[in-house]
Amino acid sequence: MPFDSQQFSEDVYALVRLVPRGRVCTYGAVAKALLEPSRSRLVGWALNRCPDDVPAHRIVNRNGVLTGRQFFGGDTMRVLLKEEGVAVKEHKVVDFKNVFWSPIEDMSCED
DNA sequence: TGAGTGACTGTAA
DNA sequence: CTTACAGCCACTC
Repeated sequence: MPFDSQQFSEDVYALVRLVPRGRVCTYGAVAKALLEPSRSRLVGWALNRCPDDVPAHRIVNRNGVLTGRQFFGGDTMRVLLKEEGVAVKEHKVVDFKNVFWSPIEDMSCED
């Protein structure tokens, strides 16, 4: 079946909603969890148009940088993470490796 | 129709 | 962790 970017976006939203509070995830981890590791860019593209019920502020790039903060406006993204217990320095997650959450880990019993 | 753009990543050093 | 290079693909003009 052909690749459906619309469906891909829906899958991205569904998976991002699974990210636990106080944790963050990366575009690549999401893409990999959706079995599309090379389409990490589309994850960011999808989150740009995500509905309000998607915790997109929990998604950062591989360096732990809040690259999407400019789309939230002001320091909204940093504040949201802080409220969840994620320390952020300027525009980077503090001890990123420690707060990183892999969706694949949570899928161990899926399917 | 084609060049430019972007909330990116893996690998190597 | 950072920096540099190459690959990636939907969207815009």
